[in-house]
Amino acid sequence: MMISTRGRYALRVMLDLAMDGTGTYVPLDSIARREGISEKYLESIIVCLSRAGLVKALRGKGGGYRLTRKPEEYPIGEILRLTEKSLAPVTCLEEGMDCPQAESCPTLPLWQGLDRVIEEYLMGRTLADLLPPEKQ
Amino acid sequence: MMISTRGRYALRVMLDLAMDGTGTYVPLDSIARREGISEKYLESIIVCLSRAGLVKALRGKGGGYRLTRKPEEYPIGEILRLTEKSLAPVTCLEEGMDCPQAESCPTLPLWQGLDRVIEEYLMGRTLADLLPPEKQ
DNA sequence: CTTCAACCTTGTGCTATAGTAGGTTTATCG
DNA sequence: CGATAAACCTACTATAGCACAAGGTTGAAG
Repeated sequence: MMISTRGRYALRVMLDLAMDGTGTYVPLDSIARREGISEKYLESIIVCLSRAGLVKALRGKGGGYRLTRKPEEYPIGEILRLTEKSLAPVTCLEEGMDCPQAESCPTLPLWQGLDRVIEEYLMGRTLADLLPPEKQ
Repeated sequence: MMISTRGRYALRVMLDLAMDGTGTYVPLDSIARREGISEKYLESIIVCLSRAGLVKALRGKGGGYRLTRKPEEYPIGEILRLTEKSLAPVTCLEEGMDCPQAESCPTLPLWQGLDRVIEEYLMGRTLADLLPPEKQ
C-alpha cells in the first residue's frame, strides 16, 4: 500500500529517460549507474513499464529503452500504478477486497475521500513537471 | 507507511467511544466485541491514545476508557499519527531519514506536495464528521 | 478481599519488500 | 559468421513490519 522503492525507482528511471531527450535507446546499466540503483532490481521494475507500453525496449547491442510519448503525456499516477501493487491508502480499498460490511462502515467514506485526493494529485502532474526548468 | 489496521482500529475505537456519549467509562472488552476486533490487539493500540491523553483510562471495577474532548476536537490525523509509525507516503519523508541527496532530488518536491495534501485532508476532518447525523 | 479492568512484557506466524544469481534470447558490429 | 551487448526470464533469500496471542501485574470499586 502506498509508495515503495519500486514506484520511486520507476519514476527516477522515467525521469532519467526524459532527461536524455535524444530519442535514442538508453541501456539499463547506464541508468542504474547514474541513479545508483541495483541494475537487477531495476530490471524487474522496468519490465512492467515496457509491457504496458510506457517505454519501448530494444534488445541486443546498441539497445536499451526509450520513452514512447512526450514527458508531459505521462501522468505520475500512471507510472506508479503500474509498478506498485496498489496506491490505496488502506487495504479496504484494494482490488478484490469488497468488505461485507462496506455498506454500514462509518469510516469508509473517509478513506474513499482520501483515495480521491491522492489520485487527483498524482494524476494531475506529469513527468514534465519534474524536469528542471531548462529541460522543459 | 500509510494506514494499517492499527490506525483504522484506533479510529473505530474512538468512534465507538464517541457514539456512547454518556461520558462514563467504557471497558475495552465491550468495544472489542462490538467492533469485532481482538481485545489484546486493541490494548496495544489504545495505550498510545491513552498515553497521549486522547482518552482517559480508569482501572479496576467499573473502569474503562472515555474521551477527554468533544468529538469535533479530534482531528483524524492526530489519531492516526499516534497509532501509525508514519503517515508519510514515502520513506524519504519519514522522521530521521534525512537523505543526503535531498537537495538535488528531482522527485522530493512531488512527495512533499503529496504529503501536504494528505496531511490537510486528515487534519481537516474530525471524529464528529464520521458520526451519523443524529448523533451530532 | 474479591472482582474486574487497565497495564506490561514477550513471543509467533505470515507476508511484502528489496534485493541476488544465473541463465536465455535477440540484435548489432567487425 | 562469431563475438559482444543488451533485454528478458526464472528462481531464490534475508529482513522487517504487521497482526495478533499468552500470561502475568497493578490498581480501583464494591
